[in-house]
Amino acid sequence: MGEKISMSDLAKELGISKVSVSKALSDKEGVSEELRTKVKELAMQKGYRINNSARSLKTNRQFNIGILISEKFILDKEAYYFSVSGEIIRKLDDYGISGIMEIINYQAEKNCVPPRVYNEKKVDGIIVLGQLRSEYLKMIEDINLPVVFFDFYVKDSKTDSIVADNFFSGYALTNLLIARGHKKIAYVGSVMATSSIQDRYLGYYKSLIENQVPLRTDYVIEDRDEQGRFIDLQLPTDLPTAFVCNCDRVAYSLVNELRKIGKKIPTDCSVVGFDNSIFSTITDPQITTVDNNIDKMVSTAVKVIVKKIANPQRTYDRILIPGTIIERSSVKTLKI
Amino acid sequence: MGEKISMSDLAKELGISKVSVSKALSDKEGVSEELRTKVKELAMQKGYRINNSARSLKTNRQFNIGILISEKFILDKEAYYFSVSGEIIRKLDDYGISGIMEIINYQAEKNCVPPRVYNEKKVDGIIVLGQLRSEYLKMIEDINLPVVFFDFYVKDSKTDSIVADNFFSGYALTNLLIARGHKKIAYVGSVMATSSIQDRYLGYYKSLIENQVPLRTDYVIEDRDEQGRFIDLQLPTDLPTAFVCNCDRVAYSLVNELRKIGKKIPTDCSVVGFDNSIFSTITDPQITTVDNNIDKMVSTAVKVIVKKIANPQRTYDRILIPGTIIERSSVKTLKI
DNA sequence: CTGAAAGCGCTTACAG
DNA sequence: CTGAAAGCGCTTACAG
Repeated sequence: MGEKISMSDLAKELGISKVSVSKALSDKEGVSEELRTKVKELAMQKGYRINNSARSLKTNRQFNIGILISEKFILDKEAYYFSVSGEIIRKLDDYGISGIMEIINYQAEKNCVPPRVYNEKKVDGIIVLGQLRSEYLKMIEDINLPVVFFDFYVKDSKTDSIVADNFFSGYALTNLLIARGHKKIAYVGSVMATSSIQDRYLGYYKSLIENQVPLRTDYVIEDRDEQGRFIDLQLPTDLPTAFVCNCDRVAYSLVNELRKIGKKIPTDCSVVGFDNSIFSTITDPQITTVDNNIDKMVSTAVKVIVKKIANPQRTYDRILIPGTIIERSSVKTLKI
Repeated sequence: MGEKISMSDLAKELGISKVSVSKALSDKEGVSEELRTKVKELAMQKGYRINNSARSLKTNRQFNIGILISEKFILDKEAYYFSVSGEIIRKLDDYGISGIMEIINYQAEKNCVPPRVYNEKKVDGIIVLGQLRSEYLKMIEDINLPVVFFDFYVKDSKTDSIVADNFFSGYALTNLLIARGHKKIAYVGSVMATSSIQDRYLGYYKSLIENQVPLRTDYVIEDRDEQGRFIDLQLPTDLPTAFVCNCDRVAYSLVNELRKIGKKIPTDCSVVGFDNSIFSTITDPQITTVDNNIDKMVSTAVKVIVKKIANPQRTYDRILIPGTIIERSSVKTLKI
């Protein structure tokens, strides 16, 4: 297994030209089906492997896609974007494409250093997993490569993005609390940190407006600092009966905080989150949350990047993927 | 940014040959330092990017490494090997190498289908993350590419592997329980499933022998089936006072099982695990476990594969990375 | 349907 | 130190 064998070698052995071998193997027209079969059989038998570099040099196609993740999103070993990138890689495989993951560290992000996959022309396109600094994103957009943003979008940008329908999910989730009789509802999340947090918040606010519940500033609770690192939660003195947390991880922290001050879930406080991540099931009781339909998001993102590589002009704008509320046992129905 | 610009273009602009440009940019000797600086400056200014395909075609070096993961290890969104591959990718970057992760699905593993990264000559070497079927591994070993096994090893194989010192850690962890007065100690894990589970078990057994505690067959509890999927745990009727679980995930399940039958941790039963994963900290009380020093394992694996690419003959055998016991609150001291 | 020729953008001896 | 020449293994017009 594994001796060096080229198209020329196959051609020589069959007494034909390497042009025919190339056409046969890449399923291009210009060879008889009979010859094609013969070539493919010999290739198989000899263990021929195409040289991707040689192919790329001619075609300018790498059959690789770059997956960019900011270091700040993978501080946890269980980081959400790790599994997302796994799903992306799996999906890309259906198209004969490999995924090259690249982690953008603080320095590179701050100094807008282009990723290696771009610097060395290793990829045909880029999927950006999660929001990075706007200067960095601007640099990425200036690159003459198809780019898709995943799980966030940027104002005024013409880059296509695939996002969960955070606004609507936030709205639906808050509606659920209100339908259960809650009025004193807080939102936990730093509204300026990411577009997801912000849109979930605005959905929450929409629900309040529609139900004529006034927005209280002390009921919007910061959960992270400017670097995106989680901070201690400051609970309002007038305790809400329900909390909409911008993610399950924070819902988990909140539940622990509430426990510390002797509150029971959902008896004293109801808590809901987003993401349907492990953090929503390891608490007792398990937390009502929103599943973002990652599978759908991933397959859409992959479809879009593949199409953009084939046709770089085409744009898709912002594609919204609807979420699904997963009801569990962290919400109490208040008698009205 | 991003117009096509080649070494020839740079050469023309400077009135020199592309040979000199190549030497200057790749830090090879054969150009004056003065010229080298001039070339590098122009390259920077023009936004020159090397064409990795062209370089590869000549040098047979891809500056890519394949990271292979079996589908069966990434069933969870929080799968351990996702973060490991993230760490590997990060480390490879220090050497100017990109990591191409490839997920081996059941079919491919069963039918021993070589990975795309090999079929298309995209990588200079391969790191296999976690044990696959022996037939598949045999196929991988037959490939004429440097290979490193990560987190497992294969009997009689000459492939280098990086493994946690599971045997010793299992021994040390069981010693700890015995030092705390325990004698009725069970092991939870399917001993035939992976080399890690087996070696941890044997360390456990060594400790029993040394302390003259008889091994009880009803105290060795299966935790997964032949496909590696977790199964329900069958607790022995004569309940042990302590359990050595082959991983934190199973320790977590066990704690839940014990709770269901009304047992308190550590009052009624002590539980210890391996891996220092999220599952060891989300339980209450937190579980005493072994940290495998993943960082050390990863940096070693990367160092080894890089060296093997430079010198394919050299072998490193099995490299053991010692673990560290993390004591938490899941072990009770019995009065003796 | 088949293939000779050119060329993608580098690097590597080799000669000066 | 510098560069002309050859060649890595493909694919793409183009001609027959």
